[in-house]
Amino acid sequence: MPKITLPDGNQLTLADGATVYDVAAAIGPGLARAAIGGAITFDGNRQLTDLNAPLPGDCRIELLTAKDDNADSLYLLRHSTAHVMAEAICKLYPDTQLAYGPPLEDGFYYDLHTSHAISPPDFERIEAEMQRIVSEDRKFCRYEMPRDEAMKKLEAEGNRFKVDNALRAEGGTLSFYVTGENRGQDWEDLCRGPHIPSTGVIKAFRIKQVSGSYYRGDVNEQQLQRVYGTAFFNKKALKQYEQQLEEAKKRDHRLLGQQLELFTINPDVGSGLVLWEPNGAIVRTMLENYVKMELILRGFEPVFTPHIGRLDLYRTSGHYPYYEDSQFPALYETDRGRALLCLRNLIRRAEEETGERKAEVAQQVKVFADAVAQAFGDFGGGDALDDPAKLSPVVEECLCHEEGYLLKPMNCPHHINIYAAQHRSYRQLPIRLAEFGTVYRYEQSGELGGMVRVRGFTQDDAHIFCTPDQVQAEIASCIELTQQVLSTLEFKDYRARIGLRDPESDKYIGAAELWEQAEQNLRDAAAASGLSATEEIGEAAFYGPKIDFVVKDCIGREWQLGTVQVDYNLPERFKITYVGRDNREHRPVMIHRAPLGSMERFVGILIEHFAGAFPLWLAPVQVAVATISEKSDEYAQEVHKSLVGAGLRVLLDDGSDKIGPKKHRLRSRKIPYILVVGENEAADRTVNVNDRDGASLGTFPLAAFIEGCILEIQTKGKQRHGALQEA
RNA sequence: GCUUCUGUAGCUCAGUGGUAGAGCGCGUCCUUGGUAAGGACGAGGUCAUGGGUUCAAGUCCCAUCAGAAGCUCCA
Repeated sequence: MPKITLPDGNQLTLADGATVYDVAAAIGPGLARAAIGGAITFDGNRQLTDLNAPLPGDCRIELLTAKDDNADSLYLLRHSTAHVMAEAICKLYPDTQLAYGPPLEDGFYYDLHTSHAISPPDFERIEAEMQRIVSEDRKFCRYEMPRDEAMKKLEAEGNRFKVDNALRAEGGTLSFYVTGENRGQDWEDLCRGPHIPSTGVIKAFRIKQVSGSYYRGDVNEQQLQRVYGTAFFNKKALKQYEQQLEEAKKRDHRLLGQQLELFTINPDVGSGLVLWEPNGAIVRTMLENYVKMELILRGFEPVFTPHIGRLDLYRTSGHYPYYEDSQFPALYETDRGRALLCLRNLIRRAEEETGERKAEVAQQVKVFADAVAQAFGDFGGGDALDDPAKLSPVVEECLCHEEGYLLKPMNCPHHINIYAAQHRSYRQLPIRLAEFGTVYRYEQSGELGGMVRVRGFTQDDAHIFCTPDQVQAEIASCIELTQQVLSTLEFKDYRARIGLRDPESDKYIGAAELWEQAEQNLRDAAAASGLSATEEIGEAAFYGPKIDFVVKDCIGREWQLGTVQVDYNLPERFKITYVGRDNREHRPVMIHRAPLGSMERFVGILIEHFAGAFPLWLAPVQVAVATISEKSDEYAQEVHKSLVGAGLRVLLDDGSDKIGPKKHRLRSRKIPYILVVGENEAADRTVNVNDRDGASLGTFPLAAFIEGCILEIQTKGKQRHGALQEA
């Protein structure tokens, strides 16, 4: 006789074999009709279950009903809708093989393989088929099978994805869900559940998009089609969701960047290379000035370094070997170096090719290698010339000795050399070197996007060189700075992530003990700062763990902005030292940090954050003066001159439009204050102040308005002139 | 890089194999005005680029470049 505890603390005792439904029925017939599933907490584990799932014993139960504001209910609904969509697609495209279809935060997807390339015009057909299944109001029926029997069944069906899924599933039995009561006839899917009671519960759904995805996230695996959709318990909620998406898109920094003339990207210059227009440049300059001031207050020293560096520098740091493919190609100094690089690339192609092509390219390698040896001197190819696989290490080895330059992908090696330029004593530490350093990375073409993922960007970078004792305090100070900057810019909705190394992976350099030390440094500093952060394996940099500050863009994608990274490895690689109190040489610890991350990404996110309506201190144009008619031109020019004289960024609109359209246009440029100036204002030496939302803030003496602006700018919006405050 | 989609005036977008379109913006002139759009006229195009099919291509096919969504990657 299971004893049930409800969320309100009330308890029920039901007969053995009772289900979640029986709990609902025991409470009332209304709830019994409305319930679609349950969340059972048993043995300390909370689990969502089907409505007809038997109770495991004494437990706590939350009943789930068809409500669009309950994440668990939506989870069930969307998981089930994924099944309905899968059935529809299987019917329309009979060679479909399903792989994996989970619910998401705002919908669901199903990964599948079919010979038909599903594209948006197909959505309507699929949705119509789904609607048919929903109208039939078929029950979701679960059945279980012993593992052996189930595996045989799946293997007979010939879907390797489902066989894979089953192999990874735990437990002695596997469960299937039939969409309908006629097992063997109605459509079914291997699934651990749970589901809603029947398809009729789905009141609103939409297929959103389709795209490619690699099976199990592996680039070398088969590429599947991923169909995204969403579902709700009523049509209104779906409509509201779609309207929200539309609204969010209006905040997109690519759209606003163009409308507000903040930045542009032109393929003639290069994709992923941002051209800052004057308006964007003002926002960036103001941000940089602000951060520079904060850095000086915290004991950072500005430095400058060039945009390129010797290849050897990046061989030492490890960046060149690790990230060669995502860097702009190295600038080898000699023809021999360039030739060897071509040869190396040709060898790689030969290794990738298959079949007849492979032999063909191997022959080209041989001819080319011969030519290189004759033209630029023997490189030791010898009898390896016939076999690309044997030639490969020889050429790689030769290339390692060829010198050249690299567009810098990171600032740290340059800063390390500034540190190393002097003999350092422990008395000088910490040394904090800061630079708005521009770096170049050849990001994959499919990754590029607006300002947030680009190939050339400027980091608000700094490197702290300190003793092991100082590490924690320095990290804490970096966290504090990042939080301070985010708070000044009114970011409240961000999360922190501690990125740890993945012990399984071989991409990380250095000794495990140093990694553990560094990871512990970060945890301790985060704890001391009161920063709540999630730990994520595999998110570390190759040289050290880090804390990243992550925010979402207008369509919910997460982007890393600020970062704090602890690094015991690069000091080791560059063999930098300081003399300790004991008069011996010691290895300093490095902290890499950037509170904004990159100016490009940060400003991109900032545009979306403010929807282009920047606070006064950042706004490209802070005040617009608009005349009623030519009669007040002279006074308007006086006003303009006074504002400019007070250091404000001002635009004078004395065009021939009427004040209505004039104001409309200035508002659409998101200028914080629009001053309307006519004959009345000229007579009183006042300005009529309007904000960019269209509200009239009243008429003020010019001097009072200027004073208010200056206060607002100096305090970065924390304080405003009393009269302007009301808005 | 991969899958799918997209590329027409400064911007947003129509365009059925048969002479290149609209709205907004821009320019000139008229209108001298009070808070979301006064009027007239005008300028703007190698239909992303390069091939192909066709009597004929913005439209169909291929390639390249660029953009979008997702996957993968992100020092």
